[in-house]
Amino acid sequence: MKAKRQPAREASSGKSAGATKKGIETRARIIRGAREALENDGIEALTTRKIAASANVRLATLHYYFDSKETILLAVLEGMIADMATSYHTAPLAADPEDRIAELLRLIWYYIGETRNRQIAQIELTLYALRTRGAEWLAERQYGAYIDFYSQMILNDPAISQEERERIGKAVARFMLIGIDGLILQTFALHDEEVAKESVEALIVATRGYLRRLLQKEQVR
Amino acid sequence: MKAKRQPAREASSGKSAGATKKGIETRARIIRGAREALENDGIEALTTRKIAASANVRLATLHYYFDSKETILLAVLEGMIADMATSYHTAPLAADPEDRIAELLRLIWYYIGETRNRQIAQIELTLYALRTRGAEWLAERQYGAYIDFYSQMILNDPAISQEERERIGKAVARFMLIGIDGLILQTFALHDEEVAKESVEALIVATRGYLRRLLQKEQVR
DNA sequence: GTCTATAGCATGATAGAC
DNA sequence: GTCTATCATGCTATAGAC
Repeated sequence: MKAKRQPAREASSGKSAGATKKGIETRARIIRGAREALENDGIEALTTRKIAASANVRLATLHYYFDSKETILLAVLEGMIADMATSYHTAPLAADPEDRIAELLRLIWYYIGETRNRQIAQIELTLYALRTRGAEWLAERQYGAYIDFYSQMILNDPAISQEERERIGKAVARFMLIGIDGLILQTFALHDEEVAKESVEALIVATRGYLRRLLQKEQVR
Repeated sequence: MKAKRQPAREASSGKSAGATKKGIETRARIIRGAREALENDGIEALTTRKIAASANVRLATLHYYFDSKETILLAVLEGMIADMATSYHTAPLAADPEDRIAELLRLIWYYIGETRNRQIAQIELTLYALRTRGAEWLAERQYGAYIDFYSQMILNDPAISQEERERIGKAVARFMLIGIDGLILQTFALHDEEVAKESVEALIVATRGYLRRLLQKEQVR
Protein backbone atom coordinates (compact mmCIF):
# COMPACT_ATOMS: atom_id res chain seq x y z
CA MET A 1 0.00 0.00 0.00
CA LYS A 2 2.88 2.35 0.71
CA ALA A 3 4.45 4.04 -2.24
CA LYS A 4 7.70 5.16 -0.68
CA ARG A 5 9.65 2.18 -1.87
CA GLN A 6 11.26 2.33 -5.25
CA PRO A 7 10.02 -0.23 -7.72
CA ALA A 8 11.81 -3.50 -8.16
CA ARG A 9 13.72 -3.60 -11.42
CA GLU A 10 14.04 -7.31 -11.08
CA ALA A 11 10.78 -9.02 -10.30
CA SER A 12 12.52 -12.29 -9.66
CA SER A 13 13.80 -11.58 -6.19
CA GLY A 14 14.41 -8.83 -3.78
CA LYS A 15 17.08 -10.38 -1.68
CA SER A 16 19.92 -12.71 -2.41
CA ALA A 17 17.99 -15.29 -0.39
CA GLY A 18 17.04 -18.70 -1.63
CA ALA A 19 20.40 -20.05 -2.64
CA THR A 20 20.13 -23.37 -0.85
CA LYS A 21 18.03 -26.23 -2.07
CA LYS A 22 15.41 -25.84 0.62
CA GLY A 23 15.40 -22.13 0.06
CA ILE A 24 14.58 -22.51 -3.59
CA GLU A 25 11.80 -24.87 -2.68
CA THR A 26 10.30 -22.49 -0.14
CA ARG A 27 10.50 -19.63 -2.55
CA ALA A 28 8.63 -21.69 -5.11
CA ARG A 29 6.02 -22.62 -2.54
CA ILE A 30 5.44 -18.97 -1.72
CA ILE A 31 4.91 -18.14 -5.35
CA ARG A 32 2.57 -21.05 -5.78
CA GLY A 33 0.68 -20.11 -2.62
CA ALA A 34 0.36 -16.53 -3.79
CA ARG A 35 -0.97 -17.69 -7.12
CA GLU A 36 -3.54 -19.93 -5.50
CA ALA A 37 -4.69 -17.24 -3.10
CA LEU A 38 -4.93 -14.86 -6.01
CA GLU A 39 -6.93 -17.32 -8.04
CA ASN A 40 -9.32 -17.90 -5.18
CA ASP A 41 -9.98 -14.39 -3.92
CA GLY A 42 -8.86 -11.94 -6.57
CA ILE A 43 -6.26 -9.22 -6.31
CA GLU A 44 -8.45 -6.80 -4.42
CA ALA A 45 -8.73 -9.17 -1.46
CA LEU A 46 -5.17 -10.52 -1.56
CA THR A 47 -3.11 -9.98 1.57
CA THR A 48 0.31 -11.16 2.67
CA ARG A 49 -1.35 -13.15 5.44
CA LYS A 50 -3.42 -15.09 2.94
CA ILE A 51 -0.36 -15.72 0.84
CA ALA A 52 1.53 -17.02 3.84
CA ALA A 53 -1.33 -19.27 4.90
CA SER A 54 -1.83 -20.55 1.38
CA ALA A 55 1.88 -21.29 1.10
CA ASN A 56 1.97 -22.84 4.55
CA VAL A 57 4.69 -20.47 5.66
CA ARG A 58 4.89 -17.96 8.46
CA LEU A 59 4.29 -14.37 7.64
CA ALA A 60 7.88 -13.33 8.29
CA THR A 61 9.21 -15.93 5.90
CA LEU A 62 7.58 -14.11 3.01
CA HIS A 63 9.77 -11.11 3.67
CA TYR A 64 12.88 -13.19 3.93
CA TYR A 65 12.39 -14.14 0.31
CA PHE A 66 10.70 -11.06 -1.06
CA ASP A 67 11.07 -7.38 -0.43
CA SER A 68 7.40 -6.65 -0.58
CA LYS A 69 3.98 -7.80 -1.60
CA GLU A 70 4.54 -6.10 -4.92
CA THR A 71 7.62 -8.20 -5.56
CA ILE A 72 5.66 -11.35 -4.82
CA LEU A 73 2.89 -10.40 -7.22
CA LEU A 74 5.32 -9.69 -10.01
CA ALA A 75 7.09 -12.98 -9.31
CA VAL A 76 3.77 -14.77 -9.67
CA LEU A 77 3.30 -13.19 -13.07
CA GLU A 78 6.83 -14.18 -14.03
CA GLY A 79 6.07 -17.72 -13.00
CA MET A 80 2.95 -17.77 -15.12
CA ILE A 81 4.96 -16.62 -18.12
CA ALA A 82 7.48 -19.38 -17.53
CA ASP A 83 4.76 -22.00 -17.14
CA MET A 84 2.95 -20.93 -20.27
CA ALA A 85 5.00 -22.81 -22.84
CA THR A 86 4.95 -26.04 -20.86
CA SER A 87 1.16 -25.96 -20.56
CA TYR A 88 0.64 -26.68 -24.22
CA HIS A 89 3.53 -29.01 -24.75
CA THR A 90 1.08 -31.68 -25.82
CA ALA A 91 1.16 -29.66 -28.97
CA PRO A 92 -0.93 -29.82 -32.13
CA LEU A 93 0.65 -31.69 -34.98
CA ALA A 94 -1.27 -31.09 -38.19
CA ALA A 95 0.91 -30.45 -41.22
CA ASP A 96 -1.14 -27.60 -42.60
CA PRO A 97 -0.73 -24.28 -40.77
CA GLU A 98 -4.44 -23.55 -41.06
CA ASP A 99 -5.29 -26.83 -39.41
CA ARG A 100 -2.75 -26.14 -36.72
CA ILE A 101 -4.51 -22.85 -35.99
CA ALA A 102 -7.78 -24.68 -35.53
CA GLU A 103 -6.26 -27.37 -33.35
CA LEU A 104 -4.34 -24.87 -31.29
CA LEU A 105 -7.32 -22.63 -30.67
CA ARG A 106 -9.54 -25.52 -29.66
CA LEU A 107 -6.83 -26.83 -27.36
CA ILE A 108 -6.33 -23.44 -25.76
CA TRP A 109 -10.04 -23.09 -25.39
CA TYR A 110 -10.29 -26.36 -23.58
CA TYR A 111 -7.47 -25.40 -21.25
CA ILE A 112 -9.07 -22.04 -20.49
CA GLY A 113 -12.33 -23.68 -19.57
CA GLU A 114 -10.51 -25.87 -17.07
CA THR A 115 -8.64 -22.97 -15.47
CA ARG A 116 -11.15 -20.17 -15.25
CA ASN A 117 -9.83 -18.57 -12.09
CA ARG A 118 -6.26 -18.77 -13.26
CA GLN A 119 -7.16 -16.88 -16.41
CA ILE A 120 -8.85 -14.17 -14.42
CA ALA A 121 -5.90 -13.98 -12.06
CA GLN A 122 -3.50 -13.67 -14.94
CA ILE A 123 -5.39 -10.76 -16.44
CA GLU A 124 -5.56 -9.12 -13.03
CA LEU A 125 -1.81 -9.44 -12.76
CA THR A 126 -1.23 -8.10 -16.24
CA LEU A 127 -3.26 -5.02 -15.39
CA TYR A 128 -1.44 -4.73 -12.09
CA ALA A 129 1.89 -4.80 -13.90
CA LEU A 130 0.67 -2.16 -16.32
CA ARG A 131 -0.21 0.02 -13.35
CA THR A 132 3.01 -0.54 -11.47
CA ARG A 133 5.71 1.87 -12.42
CA GLY A 134 8.78 -0.05 -13.43
CA ALA A 135 6.89 -3.25 -14.13
CA GLU A 136 5.34 -2.45 -17.50
CA TRP A 137 8.11 -4.48 -19.15
CA LEU A 138 6.68 -7.58 -17.47
CA ALA A 139 3.35 -7.20 -19.22
CA GLU A 140 5.22 -6.65 -22.44
CA ARG A 141 7.35 -9.72 -21.90
CA GLN A 142 4.28 -11.76 -21.10
CA TYR A 143 2.69 -10.88 -24.40
CA GLY A 144 5.98 -11.33 -26.20
CA ALA A 145 6.29 -14.84 -24.82
CA TYR A 146 2.78 -15.78 -25.89
CA ILE A 147 3.29 -14.33 -29.33
CA ASP A 148 6.61 -16.08 -29.85
CA PHE A 149 5.13 -19.35 -28.75
CA TYR A 150 2.00 -19.20 -30.87
CA SER A 151 3.96 -17.90 -33.81
CA GLN A 152 6.31 -20.84 -33.71
CA MET A 153 3.40 -23.22 -33.33
CA ILE A 154 1.63 -21.89 -36.37
CA LEU A 155 4.28 -21.29 -38.96
CA ASN A 156 7.31 -23.45 -39.53
CA ASP A 157 7.01 -23.92 -43.27
CA PRO A 158 10.60 -23.93 -44.59
CA ALA A 159 9.37 -22.83 -48.03
CA ILE A 160 9.09 -19.32 -46.64
CA SER A 161 12.08 -17.20 -45.74
CA GLN A 162 12.93 -17.02 -42.08
CA GLU A 163 12.25 -13.32 -41.94
CA GLU A 164 8.84 -13.51 -43.59
CA ARG A 165 7.92 -16.53 -41.55
CA GLU A 166 8.56 -14.64 -38.37
CA ARG A 167 6.77 -11.52 -39.53
CA ILE A 168 3.66 -13.36 -40.63
CA GLY A 169 3.72 -15.82 -37.76
CA LYS A 170 3.87 -13.06 -35.20
CA ALA A 171 1.09 -11.12 -36.84
CA VAL A 172 -1.16 -14.17 -36.80
CA ALA A 173 -0.13 -14.95 -33.24
CA ARG A 174 -1.04 -11.44 -32.14
CA PHE A 175 -4.40 -11.78 -33.82
CA MET A 176 -5.02 -15.10 -32.13
CA LEU A 177 -4.04 -13.74 -28.77
CA ILE A 178 -6.39 -10.80 -29.13
CA GLY A 179 -9.20 -13.24 -29.76
CA ILE A 180 -8.27 -15.43 -26.84
CA ASP A 181 -8.08 -12.61 -24.31
CA GLY A 182 -11.32 -11.10 -25.50
CA LEU A 183 -12.92 -14.49 -25.43
CA ILE A 184 -11.87 -15.13 -21.85
CA LEU A 185 -13.48 -11.95 -20.61
CA GLN A 186 -16.64 -12.34 -22.62
CA THR A 187 -17.15 -16.00 -21.86
CA PHE A 188 -16.77 -15.60 -18.14
CA ALA A 189 -19.07 -12.58 -18.18
CA LEU A 190 -21.82 -14.14 -20.30
CA HIS A 191 -21.29 -17.71 -19.09
CA ASP A 192 -23.06 -19.13 -22.12
CA GLU A 193 -21.19 -22.23 -23.22
CA GLU A 194 -23.10 -22.47 -26.50
CA VAL A 195 -22.34 -18.93 -27.56
CA ALA A 196 -18.72 -19.27 -26.50
CA LYS A 197 -18.24 -22.32 -28.67
CA GLU A 198 -19.62 -20.41 -31.64
CA SER A 199 -17.20 -17.59 -30.96
CA VAL A 200 -14.27 -19.98 -30.88
CA GLU A 201 -15.24 -21.32 -34.29
CA ALA A 202 -15.67 -17.82 -35.64
CA LEU A 203 -12.26 -16.94 -34.30
CA ILE A 204 -10.74 -19.98 -36.00
CA VAL A 205 -12.20 -19.00 -39.35
CA ALA A 206 -11.03 -15.43 -38.91
CA THR A 207 -7.51 -16.38 -37.92
CA ARG A 208 -7.20 -18.78 -40.84
CA GLY A 209 -8.40 -16.07 -43.15
CA TYR A 210 -5.88 -13.63 -41.77
CA LEU A 211 -3.03 -16.10 -42.27
CA ARG A 212 -4.20 -16.82 -45.81
CA ARG A 213 -4.30 -13.15 -46.65
CA LEU A 214 -0.83 -12.53 -45.29
CA LEU A 215 0.58 -15.47 -47.22
CA GLN A 216 -1.10 -14.32 -50.43
CA LYS A 217 0.39 -10.87 -50.11
CA GLU A 218 3.72 -12.62 -49.71
CA GLN A 219 3.21 -14.51 -53.01
CA VAL A 220 2.48 -11.37 -54.96
CA ARG A 221 5.73 -9.65 -54.02
CA MET B 1 -11.81 -6.88 3.19
CA LYS B 2 -14.25 -8.50 5.55
CA ALA B 3 -16.52 -11.15 4.16
CA LYS B 4 -19.17 -11.20 6.86
CA ARG B 5 -21.47 -8.84 5.05
CA GLN B 6 -23.93 -10.30 2.63
CA PRO B 7 -23.55 -9.14 -0.94
CA ALA B 8 -25.62 -6.30 -2.25
CA ARG B 9 -28.32 -7.46 -4.59
CA GLU B 10 -28.76 -3.95 -5.80
CA ALA B 11 -25.51 -2.29 -6.72
CA SER B 12 -27.23 1.04 -7.08
CA SER B 13 -27.46 1.97 -3.45
CA GLY B 14 -27.23 0.55 -0.04
CA LYS B 15 -29.29 3.01 1.86
CA SER B 16 -32.40 4.92 1.06
CA ALA B 17 -30.17 8.00 1.15
CA GLY B 18 -29.83 10.48 -1.66
CA ALA B 19 -33.42 11.47 -2.21
CA THR B 20 -32.90 15.21 -2.13
CA LYS B 21 -31.38 17.16 -4.97
CA LYS B 22 -28.13 17.79 -3.17
CA GLY B 23 -28.06 14.19 -2.09
CA ILE B 24 -28.25 12.94 -5.65
CA GLU B 25 -25.49 15.31 -6.60
CA THR B 26 -23.22 14.15 -3.81
CA ARG B 27 -23.88 10.54 -4.63
CA ALA B 28 -22.89 11.19 -8.21
CA ARG B 29 -19.76 13.00 -7.09
CA ILE B 30 -18.74 10.02 -4.97
CA ILE B 31 -19.13 7.68 -7.91
CA ARG B 32 -17.19 10.01 -10.16
CA GLY B 33 -14.47 10.39 -7.52
CA ALA B 34 -14.24 6.66 -7.10
CA ARG B 35 -13.92 6.19 -10.82
CA GLU B 36 -11.17 8.76 -11.08
CA ALA B 37 -9.24 7.30 -8.17
CA LEU B 38 -9.61 3.88 -9.70
CA GLU B 39 -8.40 5.11 -13.07
CA ASN B 40 -5.37 6.73 -11.49
CA ASP B 41 -4.17 4.08 -9.09
CA GLY B 42 -5.78 0.78 -9.99
CA ILE B 43 -8.04 -1.38 -7.91
CA GLU B 44 -5.28 -2.86 -5.81
CA ALA B 45 -4.40 0.52 -4.36
CA LEU B 46 -7.91 1.90 -4.08
CA THR B 47 -9.04 2.88 -0.58
CA THR B 48 -12.13 4.57 0.76
CA ARG B 49 -9.97 7.49 1.88
CA LYS B 50 -8.72 8.03 -1.65
CA ILE B 51 -12.25 7.86 -2.94
CA ALA B 52 -13.39 10.45 -0.39
CA ALA B 53 -10.50 12.76 -1.21
CA SER B 54 -11.05 12.38 -4.94
CA ALA B 55 -14.75 13.12 -4.50
CA ASN B 56 -14.00 16.02 -2.16
CA VAL B 57 -16.16 14.50 0.53
CA ARG B 58 -15.42 13.48 4.09
CA LEU B 59 -14.84 9.83 4.76
CA ALA B 60 -18.04 9.35 6.74
CA THR B 61 -20.13 10.76 3.91
CA LEU B 62 -19.22 7.78 1.76
CA HIS B 63 -20.92 5.50 4.22
CA TYR B 64 -23.99 7.63 4.39
CA TYR B 65 -24.57 6.95 0.71
CA PHE B 66 -23.10 3.49 0.38
CA ASP B 67 -23.07 0.45 2.61
CA SER B 68 -19.53 -0.47 1.80
CA LYS B 69 -16.59 -0.05 -0.50
CA GLU B 70 -17.89 -2.99 -2.48
CA THR B 71 -21.16 -1.19 -3.11
CA ILE B 72 -19.28 1.86 -4.34
CA LEU B 73 -17.19 -0.20 -6.74
CA LEU B 74 -20.22 -1.89 -8.20
CA ALA B 75 -21.95 1.46 -8.54
CA VAL B 76 -18.96 2.72 -10.50
CA LEU B 77 -19.30 -0.19 -12.90
CA GLU B 78 -23.01 0.48 -13.22
CA GLY B 79 -22.23 4.08 -14.05
CA MET B 80 -19.80 3.02 -16.73
CA ILE B 81 -22.44 0.81 -18.28
CA ALA B 82 -24.89 3.69 -18.30
CA ASP B 83 -22.32 6.06 -19.81
CA MET B 84 -21.35 3.63 -22.54
CA ALA B 85 -24.13 4.30 -25.00
CA THR B 86 -23.76 8.07 -24.72
CA SER B 87 -20.03 7.91 -25.44
CA TYR B 88 -20.53 6.92 -29.04
CA HIS B 89 -23.60 8.97 -29.74
CA THR B 90 -21.70 10.72 -32.50
CA ALA B 91 -22.49 7.54 -34.32
CA PRO B 92 -21.33 6.17 -37.65
CA LEU B 93 -23.67 6.73 -40.52
CA ALA B 94 -22.62 4.68 -43.54
CA ALA B 95 -25.47 2.93 -45.28
CA ASP B 96 -23.69 -0.36 -45.78
CA PRO B 97 -23.38 -2.52 -42.65
CA GLU B 98 -19.85 -3.53 -43.56
CA ASP B 99 -18.81 0.08 -43.80
CA ARG B 100 -20.49 0.77 -40.51
CA ILE B 101 -18.41 -1.95 -38.92
CA ALA B 102 -15.25 -0.31 -40.18
CA GLU B 103 -16.32 3.14 -39.06
CA LEU B 104 -17.48 1.92 -35.70
CA LEU B 105 -14.30 -0.02 -34.97
CA ARG B 106 -12.08 2.89 -35.94
CA LEU B 107 -14.16 5.23 -33.81
CA ILE B 108 -14.02 2.91 -30.84
CA TRP B 109 -10.33 2.52 -31.34
CA TYR B 110 -9.81 6.25 -31.26
CA TYR B 111 -11.85 6.57 -28.11
CA ILE B 112 -9.92 3.80 -26.40
CA GLY B 113 -6.62 5.47 -27.17
CA GLU B 114 -7.87 8.64 -25.51
CA THR B 115 -9.06 6.85 -22.38
CA ARG B 116 -6.41 4.28 -21.63
CA ASN B 117 -6.75 4.28 -17.88
CA ARG B 118 -10.51 4.17 -18.01
CA GLN B 119 -10.37 1.07 -20.14
CA ILE B 120 -8.02 -0.62 -17.70
CA ALA B 121 -10.23 0.41 -14.80
CA GLN B 122 -13.28 -0.98 -16.51
CA ILE B 123 -11.67 -4.36 -17.05
CA GLU B 124 -10.50 -4.36 -13.45
CA LEU B 125 -14.06 -3.73 -12.36
CA THR B 126 -15.45 -6.42 -14.62
CA LEU B 127 -13.08 -8.93 -13.10
CA TYR B 128 -13.94 -7.66 -9.65
CA ALA B 129 -17.63 -8.18 -10.35
CA LEU B 130 -16.92 -11.68 -11.63
CA ARG B 131 -15.16 -12.40 -8.35
CA THR B 132 -17.79 -10.89 -6.11
CA ARG B 133 -20.51 -13.30 -5.16
CA GLY B 134 -23.83 -11.82 -6.06
CA ALA B 135 -22.41 -9.37 -8.56
CA GLU B 136 -21.75 -11.63 -11.51
CA TRP B 137 -24.95 -10.38 -13.09
CA LEU B 138 -23.35 -6.95 -13.36
CA ALA B 139 -20.58 -8.25 -15.59
CA GLU B 140 -23.19 -10.02 -17.63
CA ARG B 141 -25.31 -6.91 -17.94
CA GLN B 142 -22.26 -4.91 -18.94
CA TYR B 143 -21.55 -7.24 -21.83
CA GLY B 144 -25.21 -7.41 -22.71
CA ALA B 145 -25.37 -3.64 -22.96
CA TYR B 146 -22.33 -3.48 -25.20
CA ILE B 147 -23.62 -6.25 -27.40
CA ASP B 148 -27.06 -4.70 -27.75
CA PHE B 149 -25.55 -1.37 -28.60
CA TYR B 150 -23.09 -2.63 -31.20
CA SER B 151 -25.69 -4.94 -32.64
CA GLN B 152 -28.10 -2.12 -33.20
CA MET B 153 -25.34 0.01 -34.69
CA ILE B 154 -24.36 -2.61 -37.21
CA LEU B 155 -27.57 -4.12 -38.45
CA ASN B 156 -30.76 -2.23 -39.08
CA ASP B 157 -31.50 -3.45 -42.57
CA PRO B 158 -35.30 -3.76 -42.77
CA ALA B 159 -34.97 -6.31 -45.58
CA ILE B 160 -34.11 -8.89 -42.94
CA SER B 161 -36.61 -10.22 -40.46
CA GLN B 162 -36.47 -8.75 -36.99
CA GLU B 163 -35.54 -12.05 -35.44
CA GLU B 164 -32.71 -12.82 -37.84
CA ARG B 165 -31.46 -9.28 -37.67
CA GLU B 166 -31.11 -9.58 -33.93
CA ARG B 167 -29.50 -12.99 -34.04
CA ILE B 168 -26.91 -11.98 -36.62
CA GLY B 169 -26.37 -8.54 -35.20
CA LYS B 170 -25.66 -9.89 -31.77
CA ALA B 171 -23.30 -12.53 -33.07
CA VAL B 172 -21.32 -9.90 -34.95
CA ALA B 173 -21.41 -7.60 -31.95
CA ARG B 174 -20.02 -10.32 -29.71
CA PHE B 175 -17.26 -10.96 -32.20
CA MET B 176 -16.41 -7.27 -32.35
CA LEU B 177 -16.40 -6.98 -28.61
CA ILE B 178 -14.05 -9.92 -28.26
CA GLY B 179 -11.67 -8.17 -30.61
CA ILE B 180 -11.93 -4.88 -28.79
CA ASP B 181 -11.26 -6.29 -25.35
CA GLY B 182 -8.37 -8.37 -26.56
CA LEU B 183 -7.02 -5.38 -28.39
CA ILE B 184 -7.13 -3.19 -25.31
CA LEU B 185 -5.06 -5.60 -23.28
CA GLN B 186 -2.56 -6.32 -26.01
CA THR B 187 -2.08 -2.74 -27.09
CA PHE B 188 -1.46 -1.45 -23.60
CA ALA B 189 0.93 -4.31 -22.94
CA LEU B 190 2.93 -4.01 -26.15
CA HIS B 191 2.53 -0.24 -26.53
CA ASP B 192 3.34 -0.40 -30.21
CA GLU B 193 1.07 2.02 -32.04
CA GLU B 194 2.01 0.69 -35.47
CA VAL B 195 1.23 -2.90 -34.64
CA ALA B 196 -2.01 -1.91 -32.92
CA LYS B 197 -3.22 -0.09 -36.00
CA GLU B 198 -2.57 -3.19 -38.08
CA SER B 199 -4.55 -5.27 -35.63
CA VAL B 200 -7.50 -2.90 -35.83
CA GLU B 201 -7.55 -3.25 -39.60
CA ALA B 202 -7.25 -7.01 -39.35
CA LEU B 203 -10.13 -7.01 -36.93
CA ILE B 204 -12.24 -4.94 -39.31
CA VAL B 205 -11.64 -7.36 -42.16
CA ALA B 206 -12.43 -10.31 -39.91
CA THR B 207 -15.63 -8.80 -38.55
CA ARG B 208 -16.84 -7.89 -42.03
CA GLY B 209 -16.13 -11.41 -43.16
CA TYR B 210 -18.04 -12.84 -40.24
CA LEU B 211 -21.06 -10.68 -40.99
CA ARG B 212 -20.94 -11.64 -44.66
CA ARG B 213 -20.83 -15.31 -43.81
CA LEU B 214 -23.78 -15.05 -41.46
CA LEU B 215 -25.82 -13.18 -44.02
CA GLN B 216 -24.99 -15.69 -46.75
CA LYS B 217 -26.14 -18.56 -44.57
CA GLU B 218 -29.34 -16.60 -44.11
CA GLN B 219 -29.83 -16.34 -47.89
CA VAL B 220 -29.45 -20.06 -48.40
CA ARG B 221 -32.24 -20.99 -46.02
C1' DG C 1 16.23 -20.38 6.91
C1' DT C 2 12.29 -20.21 9.78
C1' DC C 3 10.19 -18.93 13.70
C1' DT C 4 7.46 -15.77 17.48
C1' DA C 5 6.31 -11.45 18.57
C1' DT C 6 5.27 -6.95 17.64
C1' DA C 7 5.87 -2.32 15.73
C1' DG C 8 3.58 1.13 13.42
C1' DC C 9 0.37 2.55 10.63
C1' DA C 10 -3.74 2.26 7.15
C1' DT C 11 -7.98 0.35 6.68
C1' DG C 12 -13.26 0.11 6.44
C1' DA C 13 -16.76 1.42 9.15
C1' DT C 14 -19.48 3.79 12.92
C1' DA C 15 -21.12 7.16 16.72
C1' DG C 16 -22.95 11.13 17.46
C1' DA C 17 -22.65 16.38 17.24
C1' DC C 18 -24.36 19.87 14.27
C1' DG D 1 -26.86 15.56 4.83
C1' DT D 2 -22.26 16.40 6.36
C1' DC D 3 -19.08 16.82 9.72
C1' DT D 4 -15.19 15.41 13.50
C1' DA D 5 -13.50 11.94 16.07
C1' DT D 6 -12.56 7.40 16.87
C1' DC D 7 -12.99 2.30 17.06
C1' DA D 8 -11.51 -2.28 16.10
C1' DT D 9 -9.16 -4.67 13.18
C1' DG D 10 -6.04 -5.94 9.53
C1' DC D 11 -2.24 -4.59 7.18
C1' DT D 12 2.82 -4.74 5.59
C1' DA D 13 7.02 -5.09 7.33
C1' DT D 14 10.77 -5.78 10.85
C1' DA D 15 13.47 -7.36 15.12
C1' DG D 16 15.59 -10.78 17.02
C1' DA D 17 15.56 -15.64 19.10
C1' DC D 18 16.59 -20.18 17.60
